[in-house]
Amino acid sequence: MKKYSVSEVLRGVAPIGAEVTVQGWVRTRRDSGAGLSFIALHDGSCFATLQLVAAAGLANYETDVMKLSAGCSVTVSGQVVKSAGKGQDVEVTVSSLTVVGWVDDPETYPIQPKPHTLEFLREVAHLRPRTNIIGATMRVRDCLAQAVHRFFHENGYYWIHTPIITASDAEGAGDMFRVSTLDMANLPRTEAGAIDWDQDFFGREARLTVSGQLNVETYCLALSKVYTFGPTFRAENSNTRRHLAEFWMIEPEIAFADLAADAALAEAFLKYIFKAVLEERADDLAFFAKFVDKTVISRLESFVSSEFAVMEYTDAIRYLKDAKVKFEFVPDWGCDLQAEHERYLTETVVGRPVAVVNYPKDIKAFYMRMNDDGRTVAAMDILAPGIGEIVGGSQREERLDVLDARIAEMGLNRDDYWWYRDLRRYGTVPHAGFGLGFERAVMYATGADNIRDVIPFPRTPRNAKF
RNA sequence: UUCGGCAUAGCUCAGUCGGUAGAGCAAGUGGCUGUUAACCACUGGGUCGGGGGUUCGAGUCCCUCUGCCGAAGCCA
Repeated sequence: MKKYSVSEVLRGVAPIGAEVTVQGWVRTRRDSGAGLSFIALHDGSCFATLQLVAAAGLANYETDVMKLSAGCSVTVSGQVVKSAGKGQDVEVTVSSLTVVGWVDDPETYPIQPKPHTLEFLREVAHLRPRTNIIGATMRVRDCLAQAVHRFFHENGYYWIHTPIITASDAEGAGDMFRVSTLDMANLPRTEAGAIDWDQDFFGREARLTVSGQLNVETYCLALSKVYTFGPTFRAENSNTRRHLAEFWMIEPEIAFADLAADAALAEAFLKYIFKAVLEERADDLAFFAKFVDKTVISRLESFVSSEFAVMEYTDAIRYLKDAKVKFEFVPDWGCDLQAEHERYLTETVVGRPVAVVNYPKDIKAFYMRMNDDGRTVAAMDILAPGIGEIVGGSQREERLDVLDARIAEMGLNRDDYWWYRDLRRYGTVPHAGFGLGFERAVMYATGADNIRDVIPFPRTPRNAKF
């Protein structure tokens, strides 16, 4: 008997009357009257469960079927039939049921057929994928990840695997995790008493990357259209619902391009991946809309159908100063936009996603391209209703003399950037790119309000248990 | 890291004025002729996060530690 997924049976891939085998985990069992049990089976292939109808005539009805509890794994063969009950179109009349794995001590099985708090589910991260909400989230996460690669592939971009381990001091953004094979209880010392990194694995200090951007720029200046999509690490002791110590980042980089091209790319990209979720994961989105965030579907539909606005930072500050509402932080030219400012701009001023461009140079990174006014750089943040900043990007400084001046101005060590500077010495071109925290996108698409619930195994300060 | 909140049954929670522990769900047993996170009845289930203190007596008050959550900072 051919095996089908729950999704295939429900979608009619196995037609009415077909004999099928399905395998999965029991979510609930209901017994009705003398001699009929209804089993809700899930296998992760879609949101819905498949109803199995087991009659008392089965040889192992009393010994097995009547003992099934949530979480038991089973292999079931039977016939696909039109359901005699309400609530589902098709179901499977069981001809044989084999218990593959029992749940010992059902009372302590953490995943009960009832709502759990997300905080509790984080404590059982190894079992939470069996819940509706985590299963749905991870299907959406996969859908987004596949769409990311599909978008770039269809548009001629190459996926560059930038390194996880880096010996570069130049990445800048935040505290880094150290990578070392030295014996920490007995560190080798130089004559001067410092730790002798020359004896470490790489012969120098090494850390986990906080961004693939600088590395991917090198491939951009050869393959023209490239992107990275991989894990990044921040050792910041930040404990918020929006931060992880290990998260995935998407960073495209385009050659012969300016900030406008960068913004256009971000718009096409974001619309593409969210459209994919709307088209491919309607079942999971319906669940989120019902139980997590009522606006999630309309928000995504509005996002993919609206034309993004573009707004100068200087104008944004003026809008904020003229705003009738009172902000906790007073907006002022030269200050970074606070979350409350970003929400106001995108939700109240323009009412759709907006790219805010050309920020003061003093609040942005050294590699961002200096504008002709000498006081702003070609940076952009894309703000979206309901979330605020979703993408940050910039045109990169391609002029060696200007780059060197910026490095000096910010007190950085020019020698640390020798290979980055080489890109400006040998065939430099204008180029631009942006970064998107992948989990932020998953949060936006699912309505989740804690980032720990959109990654399989969250890594946060004092938490790496699983 | 700073500020605030929380910690009681497998889960979600109640517990009044300090007087010796409760409910719903889950689990177990039985019932019900097609159920929809079924329904009905009964049963079992607790070192009240750890440590210390006040008190005749602490789930309850105080101190401390740990963990979790939220906001801020930082950022993606």
